[in-house]
Amino acid sequence: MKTQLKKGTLEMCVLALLARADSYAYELVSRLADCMEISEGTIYPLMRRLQGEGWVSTYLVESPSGPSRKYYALTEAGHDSLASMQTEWQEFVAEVNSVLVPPQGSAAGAIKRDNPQGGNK
Amino acid sequence: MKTQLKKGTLEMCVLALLARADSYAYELVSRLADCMEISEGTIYPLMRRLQGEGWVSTYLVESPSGPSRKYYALTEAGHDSLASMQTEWQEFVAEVNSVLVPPQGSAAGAIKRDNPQGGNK
DNA sequence: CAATGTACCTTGTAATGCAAGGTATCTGTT
DNA sequence: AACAGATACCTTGCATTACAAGGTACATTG
Repeated sequence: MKTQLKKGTLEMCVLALLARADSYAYELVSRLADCMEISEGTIYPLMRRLQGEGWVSTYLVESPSGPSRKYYALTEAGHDSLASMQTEWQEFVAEVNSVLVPPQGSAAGAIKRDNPQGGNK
Repeated sequence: MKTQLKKGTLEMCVLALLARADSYAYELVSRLADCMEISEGTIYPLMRRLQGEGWVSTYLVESPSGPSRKYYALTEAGHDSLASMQTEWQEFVAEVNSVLVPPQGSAAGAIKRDNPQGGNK
């Protein structure tokens, strides 16, 4: 189920990380691994999408020990989109939470079970 | 983007609504419309999935003015799954929020922008 | 009868995760 | 030199789950 939860959030998370510091894709994978995971098969098409939207720009930097690194930087439009996405996310979370049942402890006497007629199919 | 955010949450939201009161599918659509939307094309395959998992049971009730209604009730396993999903959801929300940048007002001086080398591709 | 509302349902499509496969560049070892 | 390992990039096929659109069936009303 976690995979489905992630859908719709990873673009925003990547933009948020880039708002803190420019990164190359491979590094983003490890930076995100601290709290949630994104696979390499996901990050590259995702970065291509973000670039296609004009939310990130890129530049190449020689690596100290390996192939060059393609860094991504947030554009002004990227900042705007991130802010917009975060607002949408917070609203979405509030919506979902308004549907959920309170935790077990406090729900014992508060939940009203109702059914139009007893019995099963 | 909202559509993608919903993925992974609708099953849980439906289970949560059923925890409050049994419902038929068409009614669930309108009950959920209060805070988020789920289309009819979604609800029926979703209910079939929940039933396949043994999380809901069904029974038929004559409608006062129309075709019969197929009510869904949460099973014990459904209750357990709902609790488990809600825990996962809360953890997921915390994970995402830990990645996001604070709101604009307080972030003005706290965000440290870092890039390994200036310039664009 | 037709129109409308209710209730059920399926199907094709779009989008976005993941796993697995691949290429290229550097460093170290044999 | 060749090879192995790490780094960094990338693509492709697949699975999953939303949505829109299409459809059927039942009751009521005009």
